[in-house]
Amino acid sequence: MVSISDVARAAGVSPSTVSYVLSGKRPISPATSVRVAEAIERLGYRPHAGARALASSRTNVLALVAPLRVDVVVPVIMQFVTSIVTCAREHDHDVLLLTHDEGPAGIDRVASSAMVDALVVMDVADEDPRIPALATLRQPVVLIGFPHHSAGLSCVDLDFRAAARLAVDHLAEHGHRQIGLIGAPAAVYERGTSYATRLLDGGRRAAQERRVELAWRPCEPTYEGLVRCLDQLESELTELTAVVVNNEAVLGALFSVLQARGQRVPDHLSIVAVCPPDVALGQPVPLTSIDIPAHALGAIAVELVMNQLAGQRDPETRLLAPKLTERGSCGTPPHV
Amino acid sequence: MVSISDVARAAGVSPSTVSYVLSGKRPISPATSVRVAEAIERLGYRPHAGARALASSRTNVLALVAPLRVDVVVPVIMQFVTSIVTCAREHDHDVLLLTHDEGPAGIDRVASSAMVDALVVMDVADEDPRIPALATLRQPVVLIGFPHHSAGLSCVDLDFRAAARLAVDHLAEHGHRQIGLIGAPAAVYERGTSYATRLLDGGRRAAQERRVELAWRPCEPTYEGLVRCLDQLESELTELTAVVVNNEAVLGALFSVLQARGQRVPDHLSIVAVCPPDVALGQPVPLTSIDIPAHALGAIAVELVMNQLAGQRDPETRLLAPKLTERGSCGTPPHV
DNA sequence: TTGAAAGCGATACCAA
DNA sequence: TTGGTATCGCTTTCAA
Repeated sequence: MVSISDVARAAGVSPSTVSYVLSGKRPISPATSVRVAEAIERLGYRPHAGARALASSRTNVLALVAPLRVDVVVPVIMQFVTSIVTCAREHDHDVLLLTHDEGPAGIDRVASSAMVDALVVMDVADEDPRIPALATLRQPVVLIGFPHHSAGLSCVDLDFRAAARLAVDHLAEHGHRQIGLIGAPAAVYERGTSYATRLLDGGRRAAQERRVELAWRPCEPTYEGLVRCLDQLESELTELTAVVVNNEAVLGALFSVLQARGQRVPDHLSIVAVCPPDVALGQPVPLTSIDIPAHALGAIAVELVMNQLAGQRDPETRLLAPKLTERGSCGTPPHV
Repeated sequence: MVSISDVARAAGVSPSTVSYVLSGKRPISPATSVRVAEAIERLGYRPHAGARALASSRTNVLALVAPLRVDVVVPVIMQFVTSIVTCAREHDHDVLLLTHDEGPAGIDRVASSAMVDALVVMDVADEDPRIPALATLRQPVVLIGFPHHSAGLSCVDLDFRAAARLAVDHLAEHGHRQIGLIGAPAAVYERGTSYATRLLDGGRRAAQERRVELAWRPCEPTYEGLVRCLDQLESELTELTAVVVNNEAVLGALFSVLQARGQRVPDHLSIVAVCPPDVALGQPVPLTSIDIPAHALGAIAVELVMNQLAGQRDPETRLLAPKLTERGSCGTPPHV
C-alpha cells in the first residue's frame, strides 16, 4: 500500500506538505504543488480512510436509517435513498445504510464508534423510540418526518396535513360531498408513522371545515386489500364519488376494480393521488396528484446535515408546501 | 471520548488486555475478563472504528453497488438491498451504499481508500465496464449477475435462461403455440443487463426446441408502454394466447388492459410472470410465476463474500435453479 | 513556503 | 495469563 510518506519521498517533500496539498489548508507554491500531484498520480496514491478518520475525527460518511422491511415494498423509499446518496456524493460524503431492524442499538453503534459524521433518519414515527437515542449523539441528525417531540433535532418533510387539505378542498370544489381516503397499510398507522397520521389528520380537519364527509380506511398493498378497503368505504359512505389515495401501490388495482365494474375515471369516480409524479402519469388515466417530492426532500435533508457539519448550531425545520397537479382524474360527481 | 486506555486504567490492566478481551484472540482469566467488561460497561466504551481499521486493516464494512437511478424504480432492487444489509449485519458488517452513477471511479475510490473490506455489485451487464476495475482490487468481489467475462470474480444469480425455458415449456405443454415475452424497459437491454439478456436468450432457445413461436418486445413501465408493447406483440403473433412477463411493474396495467377488452385470465390469455411471489399474489388473479428469490440471492452473495474474507482463495459461482409455481393464470388456449 | 514530530486509538508482536 | 510498545497512515501544531 502506498502511503503519504511514499508520496512525500517521491516528490522530495515532507508528508505534511503532501497533506496540505491535498487539503488545501495552507498555501503551497505552484512548483511543489505540481511535483506532489505528479507523485500522487504516478504512485496511484489514495489516502487511507481509517487513518484519516483517526487523525481528523471526520469520516465523510453519513448514516442513512431507512425502513427496509422484508414485507413492505415502497418505491418512494428508493427515491429518497437515491436522492440522499446522490446528494451526499456531491458533498463528498458516502452513505452507510442501516435498517430499522436494529432500532436504537444500530444507531448507537455506528454513531458512538465514530463510523459516521452525521445521520439521516427516514420514516419517523410520532412517538419514535429512537429519538431519545438520537438526541444524545455527538453527531448532527436530520429526521425525515415530524415526530410529536423532535427533541431539538432537525426535521424535513412534505406538509402532509396541507396536502390532505388541498386534496379535500379540490374535490369539494368539484362538488363532492362524500370522500374516501384510501390509506397506507394498517401497520403504518399502528406504528404512528408521521406522514400517514398527519395526512389523515389534515384530511379530517379539512372535511370538517368544508362540511363534507370523509371516511378513512387503511389498505393493504394487494388487489384483495384494495377491494376490501373500497367495500368498507362504500358501506360507510353510500354516495362515495371521490377518493384520495395515499397508497401508490394500489393505484393499478384501483383501475382494475373500476374497469371490472364498468366505471370510468372521472365520470364515476374522481381520484386525487398522493404519490410521485411518474406513478401518477403511468396509470391508464393520468392522475390528478399531489407530488411527493422525494428527491427534493432528500436533497434538503442532506443540505441540513451539511449545514450542521459546517458548524451551524441550531436545528432547522422545513415543511414543504404541497402542490396539486390537475391531470383530469377529477370531475363533478355523477349524480349532480 | 473514552479510549481503550481509559478502560485499561479503570480495570487495572493494560490496553492490550482490553483489546484481547474484546477480540477473544487469546485466553483471558475469568477475573480480568469480568473486570474489563465492567469497566467497558461503566465507561460506555466503544472502539473507534477508524483506529480499528488503521490497526487491523479491517473495516467490517461492505460496499454495495446498486442501480439507483432517478428514473427507474424497481422493487426487486429493494429486496436485494434489504437482504444484503440484513445478512451483512448477521456477519457483523455494515453496508456502504454506492450508486452506479459514479461507475468504476466510485468503486475505485472506496476500495483503494480501504473504506470497505469487500464489494457486492448488483445489476451487472454482459460487458460491464466496471469489471476490469473490480478485478484488480485487493478486496473480494461478488457479482449479482453473470457477465460474459467474469474475470475470476465470484458470481451469483437466478438461472434466468432456465427460468425462461421453464416458462415456455409450461405454456407449450398447455398447448400454446404463440407466446409473447413482455420484456424489461428498452434501456435494460441496451445496457446488456445480464438477467434480461439471459432470460431472452433462454426463451428463444426453448421456443425453437419446442417449435413454438416467441415474440419479444421491451416494455416501458407505464400503462402506455404496456399497451404499445402488447400491440407490437399482437401484430407479430396473430394468435397470441400467452405471455411471459419479465417486468413486474406492468402487471397491474396488464390486468387493466385485459379488463378493458373484456378478456379474462387464463380463459383468453395465459400469464407466467417472473417476479417476487408477493407481487404475483397481489394481482386480481394470483399469477403463475417464477420466483425471483432476491432474499436468497442476497444471502448467498453475502455468504460468498464472507467466505472470501475468511481466506477462501478461489471465486465461487452459484446459479440458482428456477422454480415455477402454478397459481392458475395458465390454461389452455381459447381456440383449442 | 515548508518541515519535524506529536498525537489520533486501536492491534498484535515480543517478552515475561 | 498478562504487559509493554511499535505500528498502522494521516492531520495539525509548532518551528523555522
